[in-house]
Amino acid sequence: MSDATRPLRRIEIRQQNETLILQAAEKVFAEAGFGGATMQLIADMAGLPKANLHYYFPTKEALYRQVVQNIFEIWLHAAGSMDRAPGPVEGIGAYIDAKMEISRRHPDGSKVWASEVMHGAPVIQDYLETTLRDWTTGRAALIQRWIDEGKMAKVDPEHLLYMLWATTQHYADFGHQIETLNGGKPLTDAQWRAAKDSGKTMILRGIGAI
Amino acid sequence: MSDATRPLRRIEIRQQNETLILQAAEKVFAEAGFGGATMQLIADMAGLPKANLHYYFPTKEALYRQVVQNIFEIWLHAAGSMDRAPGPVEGIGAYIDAKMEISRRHPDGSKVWASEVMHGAPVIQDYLETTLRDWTTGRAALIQRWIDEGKMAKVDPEHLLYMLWATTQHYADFGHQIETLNGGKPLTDAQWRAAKDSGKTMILRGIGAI
DNA sequence: TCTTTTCCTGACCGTATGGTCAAGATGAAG
DNA sequence: CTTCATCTTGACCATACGGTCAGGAAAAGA
Repeated sequence: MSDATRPLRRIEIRQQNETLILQAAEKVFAEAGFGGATMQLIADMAGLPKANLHYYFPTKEALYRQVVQNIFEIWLHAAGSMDRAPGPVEGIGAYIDAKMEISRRHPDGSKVWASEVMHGAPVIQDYLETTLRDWTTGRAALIQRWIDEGKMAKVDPEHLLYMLWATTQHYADFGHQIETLNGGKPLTDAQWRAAKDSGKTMILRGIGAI
Repeated sequence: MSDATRPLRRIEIRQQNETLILQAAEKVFAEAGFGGATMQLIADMAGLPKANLHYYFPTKEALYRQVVQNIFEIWLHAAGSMDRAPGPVEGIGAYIDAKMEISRRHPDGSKVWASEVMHGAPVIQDYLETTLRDWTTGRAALIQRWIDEGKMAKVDPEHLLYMLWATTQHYADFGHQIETLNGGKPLTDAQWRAAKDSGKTMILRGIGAI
């Protein structure tokens, strides 16, 4: 008997359906916002009856919360690229690369995150105040160290971080605008490379690291 | 008889109520998104009965459309600061100043705009394809001229524009995140000045203009 | 095989929402 | 003062939404 026809085991069923629902939810929340998204739409996109969604996720908010948390995980993972770097050229360069890759691979996630923050972070305020704040403080200190070591110009570390976030996430959050200005076509591989290189060059030169 | 007690004239009534409604709508749309906003909430915030909103704006979408168009007007107005500048230092510097000022004075408008674009610009797609595209093409040409004249380094003009938009609008759209990282307090005058200066310095140095 | 636990889902419910309407209030015009 | 156009608003309506539930299907365990 092949794997395709073998009846699914309990754990597999659960995992498969949860993944299916979370993927559909991320897309719908990104396209319509929390208020505009409907459980019915998510259910249709996941190919499951609506009642089944409520079996795995008790409420719309619980589902949304899980989506946002997953995005934050990805975000945090990329954040590690800045460490273990001898200086700003490697560290910030790698961070820009990682964040641009996220913007390209997970544009929906980025939009959900942006939407959540824009609306006052009703769901992940505690993350902002703990994990994100700690991360920011740590990296600001790292940047300050690089400045003290003469590896880059004297800039305000926090505003540099904001610029990094803004510039990289813009390609996901405002992807539709960029696509429209690009003649209605998505950026090609070469254009993504150009975006990445442009950003890296301008920022690294802007902080006096090259 | 004082102005305060004088009965309002027709045109005044209309103008006053429309303004009241639009201001309330901008705030509610920014806080809750189009889908999450309710006419009742906007009405309460404007201090008018809900039915009165439908007298001035036939549908929720018509009201939303007007809000978005008003923002676009402000946006376009600031866009003029880049012209009539002899070079990138003055032109781009003034543009950053103008856009940062918008982020500070009209954060709600910026959020509504961001939300609209993030959701695929269902309402203002035509603006993107006409006015915005023309503006972008024109300014990209201007930047290219500055490059050709040796006034700045050779960078991709479009990606530079994206960086300008991203960096400046970030302070409005992600204002809540920034405020949280700032100890829960809004940026002070001095901090706004520092943000502006940091951004200008990094970008102008990044494009080799200083 | 028999029992137990987990999974599935059509039908249903209360509520909130966008929008309507008709009747009254108020300012403009003659 | 009278007439007309504009403005105001409580009450109402149809719909759509998040969420519930009971009863059946299917897998796990003994």
